[in-house]
Amino acid sequence: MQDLTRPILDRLPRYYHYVQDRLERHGQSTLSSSGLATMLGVDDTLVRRDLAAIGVKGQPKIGYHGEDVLARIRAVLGFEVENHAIIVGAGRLGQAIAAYPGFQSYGLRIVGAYDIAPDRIGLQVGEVVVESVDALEAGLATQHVEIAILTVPAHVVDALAHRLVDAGVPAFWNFAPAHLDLPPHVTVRNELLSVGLAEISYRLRRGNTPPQPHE
Amino acid sequence: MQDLTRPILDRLPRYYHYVQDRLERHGQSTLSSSGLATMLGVDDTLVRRDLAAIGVKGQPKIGYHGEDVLARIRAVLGFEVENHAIIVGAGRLGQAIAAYPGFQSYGLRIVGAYDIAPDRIGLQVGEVVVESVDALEAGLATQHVEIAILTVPAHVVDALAHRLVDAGVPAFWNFAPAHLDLPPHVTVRNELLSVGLAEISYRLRRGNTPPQPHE
DNA sequence: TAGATTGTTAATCGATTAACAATC
DNA sequence: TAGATTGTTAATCGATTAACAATC
Repeated sequence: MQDLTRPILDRLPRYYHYVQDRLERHGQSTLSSSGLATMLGVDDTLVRRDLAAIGVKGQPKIGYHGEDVLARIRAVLGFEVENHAIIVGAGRLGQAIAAYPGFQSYGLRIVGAYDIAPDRIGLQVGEVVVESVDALEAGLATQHVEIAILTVPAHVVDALAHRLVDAGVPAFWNFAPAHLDLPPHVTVRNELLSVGLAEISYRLRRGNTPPQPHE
Repeated sequence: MQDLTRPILDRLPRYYHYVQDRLERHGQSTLSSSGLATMLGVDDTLVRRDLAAIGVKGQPKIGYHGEDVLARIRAVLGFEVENHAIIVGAGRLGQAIAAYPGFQSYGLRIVGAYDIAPDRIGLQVGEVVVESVDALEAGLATQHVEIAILTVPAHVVDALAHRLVDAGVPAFWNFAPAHLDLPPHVTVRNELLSVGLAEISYRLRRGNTPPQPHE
């Protein structure tokens, strides 16, 4: 299969949630591309193209089997493979992400949590106990960790991330309000929640010109 | 000024954080487009184009004044105008968002919090006290609310959002793992954190082909 | 003046959509 | 057979980049 580009990677989880909902809550086992499309506000050709790209086959006159769609999305996105992650910065956001519904079933397994504040050390977060950041390297030496989820203040995230790169962590999910720029061999996703606020704030003032594709 | 498209709305907050950091932590008052570009992993022409689009003027041989850039981004995104928001679902994620660094200075003001769980009602979240969702309509009648931040379970978000639309809320920031589809006159941003996990999970398995633009 | 940088027009590239063929 | 839907090729559109002019 061809490498998937950003736009399609952005849509696949949206399809996934929608199909899951139709299947579980409405008992609808087959779906049409146009149904999916109108719900998500995209063109139905795009849906068919996306599904073809990940190897889902539909049936003319019937549509797509929901189970097929879910299975292929899970396979393509790697949800069947378990990824070990640590939370660095065990505040409310870190805890919320650790507990976000569905993440466990997407292969995310939190195997550690670290914080610098003495009053947070020892706290139970999900299945793990918060340790001191001083113990970071020692912890990483005993455990395979694929993803570091960074929920620390912006001014410490850069130094911290480089420390984790040195310790061999291959992927970073950064929620600090700062752009994290790391060597090309590591994977970084800068989540930056303020992007969402910026878009809403902008549209509110402009009378909501929504990003309806090509209209 | 022309309407800004999604891609540029996505980059502006990134520029903003970076410039703020250079200004405050490194005392660097002017910046070059190429400096910004390499840091954020985009082309320097794109940076100049973006800054021109929001009306920032640079000086040949000097670069851009950081303060100008910040001021224009704030003005364009509407950060100078206060937006009143309520949090619906006062769990960890809701609380974390209410307290996210910088949001206050971006014009976001949390004026209410609601939850259905009796043991959360009465809790202090930031400056507000959590009320029962039963009091939602009554609360909205006494207070101007522009944004509803939804941090509720996926299976209740749709009904809840329609209730809020009926009560006149014009914008929604949805963090529930479900796509929210509302009438065209309201602004919706579906945050869907699983998109981030999906991208990281995918890249980890494919040896990290990063989204370096056009390479 | 030479050099560094911004500003802008034209070219390219990639993503989306339109049109239509294929299938059940 | 007619109709509904998927699948795919070609056209379009928009975003990015390359090339270069302008400026200090």
